[in-house]
Amino acid sequence: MGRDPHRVLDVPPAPPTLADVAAVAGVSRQTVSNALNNPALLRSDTLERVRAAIDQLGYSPNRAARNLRTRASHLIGLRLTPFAEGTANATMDRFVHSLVQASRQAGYHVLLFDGDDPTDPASGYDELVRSTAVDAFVVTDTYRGNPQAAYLEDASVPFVAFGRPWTPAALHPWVDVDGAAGTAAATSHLLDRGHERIAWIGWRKDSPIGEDRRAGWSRTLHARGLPTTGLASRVEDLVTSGREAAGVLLDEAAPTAFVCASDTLAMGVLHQLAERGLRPGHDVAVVGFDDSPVAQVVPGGLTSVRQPLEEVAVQIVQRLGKLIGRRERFGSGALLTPRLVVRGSS
Amino acid sequence: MGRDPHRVLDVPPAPPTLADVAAVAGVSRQTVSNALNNPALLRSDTLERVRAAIDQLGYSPNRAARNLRTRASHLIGLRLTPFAEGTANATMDRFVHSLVQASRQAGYHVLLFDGDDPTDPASGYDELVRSTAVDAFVVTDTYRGNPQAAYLEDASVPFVAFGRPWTPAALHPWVDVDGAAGTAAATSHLLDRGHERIAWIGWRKDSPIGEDRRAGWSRTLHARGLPTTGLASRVEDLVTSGREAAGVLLDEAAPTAFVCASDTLAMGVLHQLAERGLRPGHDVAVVGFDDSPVAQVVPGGLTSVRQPLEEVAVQIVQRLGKLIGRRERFGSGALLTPRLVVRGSS
DNA sequence: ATGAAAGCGCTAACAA
DNA sequence: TTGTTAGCGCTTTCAT
Repeated sequence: MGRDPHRVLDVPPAPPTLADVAAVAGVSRQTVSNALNNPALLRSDTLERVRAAIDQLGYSPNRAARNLRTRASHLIGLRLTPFAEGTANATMDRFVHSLVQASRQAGYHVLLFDGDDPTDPASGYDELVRSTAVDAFVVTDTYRGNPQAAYLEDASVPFVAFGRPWTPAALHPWVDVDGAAGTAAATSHLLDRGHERIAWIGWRKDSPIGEDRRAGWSRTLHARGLPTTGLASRVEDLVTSGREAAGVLLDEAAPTAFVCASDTLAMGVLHQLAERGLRPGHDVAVVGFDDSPVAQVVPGGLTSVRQPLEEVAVQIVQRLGKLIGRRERFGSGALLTPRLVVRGSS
Repeated sequence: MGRDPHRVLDVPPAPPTLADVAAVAGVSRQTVSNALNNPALLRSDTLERVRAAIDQLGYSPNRAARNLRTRASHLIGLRLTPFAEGTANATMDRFVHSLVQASRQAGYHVLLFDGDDPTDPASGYDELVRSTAVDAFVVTDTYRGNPQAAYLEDASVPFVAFGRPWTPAALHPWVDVDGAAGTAAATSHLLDRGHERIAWIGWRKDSPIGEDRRAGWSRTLHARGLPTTGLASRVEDLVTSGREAAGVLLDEAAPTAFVCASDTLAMGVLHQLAERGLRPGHDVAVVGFDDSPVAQVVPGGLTSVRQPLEEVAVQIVQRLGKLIGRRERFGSGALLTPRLVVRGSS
């Protein structure tokens, strides 16, 4: 099996410590520490010797000890939002991937958690903060006017929001995607294709994200002197809601195209079209939002607005670095522009 | 703003320590420690006093210190597999959610990482092991005959695999889903619907998972004395591959139904049917695997085999607990049964 | 440029 | 039942 014979006793070998390395290199523990954290301080031949010893022993500094001493964990906390079945469900997965990657490059790992009590903003965060388990958080659902951000700001816990602040008074750093620019691009694209009656299916008014995305649609139509009245619908983010809304709009306003606040709603429109024997992209155009796997693999393809989540993650980690390193209390915002991915539905 | 006036100087308050609690409760530090870890040792009134002090100060034990002392991190490492665009992409996201939840209930958090070098099995794992950053790993892609598991077993690092061992000699604990049972259920379902020529679209022969799933299909057909010859295809896990395979099979073998190794391939079949004006569920039946969001929201709905990922996570965490707590080197396996979710495509 | 001493906050072992 | 002592492995003074 190629198993190291020294391990046959099932006693997991204690990993080498700084002292072990020091002994091998013939220097003091402190010099090894400096070789790791302040290599400039060492004479080059000493540094060389220490590095050889480190390689030879396969030494990595013990995290717990380093964390205790430096009061930092090099961990970034991310609370998972509940998994929603029956939706296109796109953003979180891609974002998590992007964040893990961006974090690694900055020397951080991502600690995932969830709240046992979703109604309590502090749930989950609380214990991690008090036990100094993470250096900072990424908060992803600020758009709900959510109390997490308020709680964290109040507790002086470093965090960066994915999403614009819910109130002008909030001063934390944030990164967000310009939803209005996305739906504006979608609407322009449809106008270019010759559509003039373009409907909107979005979320209820209490969703700032929904209102942002809707604004791009209405703004673009108004700029061309085209009507929006009677062409908009606000519903829950469910396939059936999108389906029903599309049905009502088709009956009452005869749109030739739909722009939707999510791929989930857009799939609802596709359902409605299928029921009526209308062909997406030929009889009626449809654009979704998020470029979910669903949009990518549905027959014909669903045109969709794709958020630059990789870039979002990079910018978030940048801000995290400033917050943690220089102990800055406040930070800047960044609004990134999404991109329209055109497929068969338009 | 409701901000605590004591914090206006921007000096984040140092969290209370064991000593602080001890002082407030009028006991020694050790007694506080016992109140936390061995409450049975304390007289009930002392315990009461200590708990009151803990609540009053909002104390949580410092993780780094506890980790250093106990040589445990209460962290479970999970390496993210690269995000595959253009596929149904279902399992990982749901599994991560389930694992986070199951872990929390066992007092663990999930640390996410990715390898900077995907070709190196140790990449990412290596440093986490040596720095004792995690107590154990969950390895998710053992089916590739993957070297991670071999590396970890060789290094005596505790881990549980989601997936059966790649070799009989492997003795690590594992949890897996009985893919053959899933495709057998799918095939039986199609037989019940009156289909007799049922085709298979799966992965290349070097994928044990693919072969497992394929076995359920062929076994079920053979049991009914029905043919499989010329009805099977092995391709890449891509929508276009599924589409092409379905085209060839329809032309050459005239199946009335398809069972697929993934929702991605099943979507490919739906593409092919759409191109030919065939209606899924009426003219030709299709069953996918994974019950991805795509299967749930595609117009008409895609019948699919759903893995019990919540249960997988629970069982994995159970085994993790044994491994970590009692330092057992080896563990048991568990094979869970998936469930067929019937939708419009069949 | 290198080394010695101290201590981060906690818990295991032992003493009282 | 409670308190005392020691030390986990590291980095931050400070001295050399």
